[in-house]
Amino acid sequence: MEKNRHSLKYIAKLSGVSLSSVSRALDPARNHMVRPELREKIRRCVDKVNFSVNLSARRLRLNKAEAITVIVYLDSFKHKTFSVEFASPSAGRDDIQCLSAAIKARRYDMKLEFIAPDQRLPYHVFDRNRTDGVIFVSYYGTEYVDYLEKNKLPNLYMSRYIDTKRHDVGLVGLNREPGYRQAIEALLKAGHRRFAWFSPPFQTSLRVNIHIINELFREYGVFDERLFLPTLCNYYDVHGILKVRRDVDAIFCSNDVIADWVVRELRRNGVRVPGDVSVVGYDNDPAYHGEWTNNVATIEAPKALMAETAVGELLKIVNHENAEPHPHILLDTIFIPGDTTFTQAKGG
Amino acid sequence: MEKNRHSLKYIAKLSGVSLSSVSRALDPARNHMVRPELREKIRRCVDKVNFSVNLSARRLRLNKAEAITVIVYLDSFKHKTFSVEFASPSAGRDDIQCLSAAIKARRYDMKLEFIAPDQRLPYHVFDRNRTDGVIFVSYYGTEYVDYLEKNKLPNLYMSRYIDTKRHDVGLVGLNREPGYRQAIEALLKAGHRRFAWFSPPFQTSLRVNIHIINELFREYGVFDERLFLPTLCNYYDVHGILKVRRDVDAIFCSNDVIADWVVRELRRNGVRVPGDVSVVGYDNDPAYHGEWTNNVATIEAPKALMAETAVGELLKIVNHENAEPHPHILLDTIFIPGDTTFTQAKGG
DNA sequence: CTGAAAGCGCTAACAA
DNA sequence: TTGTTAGCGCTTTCAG
Repeated sequence: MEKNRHSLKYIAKLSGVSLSSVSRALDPARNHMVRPELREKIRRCVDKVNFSVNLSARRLRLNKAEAITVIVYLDSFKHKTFSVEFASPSAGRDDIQCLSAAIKARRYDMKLEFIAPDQRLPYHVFDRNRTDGVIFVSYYGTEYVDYLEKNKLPNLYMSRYIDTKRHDVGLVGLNREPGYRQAIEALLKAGHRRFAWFSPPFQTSLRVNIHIINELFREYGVFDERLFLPTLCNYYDVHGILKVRRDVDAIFCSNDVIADWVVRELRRNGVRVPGDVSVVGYDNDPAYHGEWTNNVATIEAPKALMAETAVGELLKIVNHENAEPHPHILLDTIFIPGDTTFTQAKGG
Repeated sequence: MEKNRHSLKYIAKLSGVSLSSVSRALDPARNHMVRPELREKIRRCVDKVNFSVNLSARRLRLNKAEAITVIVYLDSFKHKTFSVEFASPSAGRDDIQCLSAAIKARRYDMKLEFIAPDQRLPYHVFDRNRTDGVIFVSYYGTEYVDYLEKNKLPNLYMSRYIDTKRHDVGLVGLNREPGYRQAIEALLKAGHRRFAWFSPPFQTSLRVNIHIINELFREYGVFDERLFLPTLCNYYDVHGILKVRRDVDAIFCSNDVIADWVVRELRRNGVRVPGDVSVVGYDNDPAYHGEWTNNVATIEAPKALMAETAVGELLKIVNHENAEPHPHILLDTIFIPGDTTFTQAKGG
């Protein structure tokens, strides 16, 4: 008797109703079928014994895994042209964390798979009774897609850096332009005229940002070839550039890490930030915001929203609520003013 | 018919044996009960249709979740005395990845829970039918332990930084001394005599290393108060110290990030590494080893082994194979020579 | 060593 | 709106 505390049957007995009423009362999708008073009574019994449904039984019955597989690509940070001091300290955990939260909110499990550049996943990972769908994170390869499509396993790519033009796969990506546009307009309004761009040399992930900034700078008439510098390989390059250049009043950096270095270097050289120069980063990296940080202004990539969107879209496909098996969704970036610009938030 | 491809029943029919023989043949723990030829026949059918057992059904039947909950503490990197440039680029993902691999190897699921400093987890996370045990990662609090013990949910702390003296909880930790000892002996053998220690100021996680190094330096007669510097707050401190000090021939750093900075600063100042000075880090951080890196010598914390040990010990408790509900296991660190010392590997 | 059958806890179809 | 019941796929007796 006591061993069966944790079952619908036990709760049913406890509250004097039938097993199925309890089942209905506990499922948000079906609890409207139960009279409110009854629901309340059941709820009390459930709380009393701290009951929660047996997911294995539920999933067996529903023939659903209620699990989403998240495949994380193990980028090794080891690029000739990208020193580790420019790598975000939150990189790699942020996405996992946001996806974990989004998946949990849907009452699904997250199955995490890490995959190294040269490694192949075993196919049982994609077994229909182990997972309902797959989200690829910061991964650009398509070697699994054919298999997934053949087995009708819903899948989606989610990345802040993926090429937004690709339509061969489902995609939740980022439209970087709005945030940059807001930032440029805000800085112009604040009187800035000499705009610089700092980033490491071309990389897949950066090409898009560089391209966008290039076009926007030209559109707003602030492009200056001498100040457009996608050449920073490491800290010493930042140091060198800032020692030399004085003819700048607004610096855009390709991420918050670089922006923070720039701010610190400028201040050490007696340049006031934002008094003399404004600095804007990219990513809204938690490590550079809040107490004991420089609170750099930044362009936010809405990571939590991206994760929620990716999970939502995937589950739409899973539950056949979606006509479009390959959604193509781009979320807008937003300019987040910080303590390194004089500008005001422009809403959004 | 075709819809039931993926069941023991189907495989049984396919291979002309009974359902239970298939069940036995597929479970490594029970397949000795099946005649080898039969096993082989079954295996072929299984492979042909890419069958894998329905875990929900298995788990329902076994009344086990076959899941381990991993609770990751969200340390925010935001300490007055610890700049982000000293944070490991792999931090936070390494442990998750190793645990994921170790758990997967046991055919369990990993349930990941992130927990912020001020946040409390809902108790259904610890429900017996959702998880078989809990591993706390880099977490020192004990607010859940009472609840877990009361509900007889096996749990364990795993951390490279946890106080190895605490016996109030199960623990898989690190015995840092062996690696340091190996390193010191190797450097002494190579003729070094003036040993320095570089680290950020006292933090819980560093106190132990500082203490150990202090004692070992004294034991080996290489302690010099002027070279013992647990005062590095950021890159500029490294820069400043190295500009001034010339009377050093071996530098121990509290992690690989700092070691890498030290190596780069020394070389920029014309000091040869390891020619004039040897540098040793700590953590065997993948970001600082291999191609395009400085390949710093380091003290390895055996992360994969720690994860495997933690999972193994936890499952021993889960499966009642263990008399000791609170294991206390410390794994040895190992000195890994790199390109920043002249020493030889000492095996292990 | 192999097979038949019970039953884990749940949801949904059906009956009331 | 509520209750009864079949059966999801599996493991484990128990019988042969």
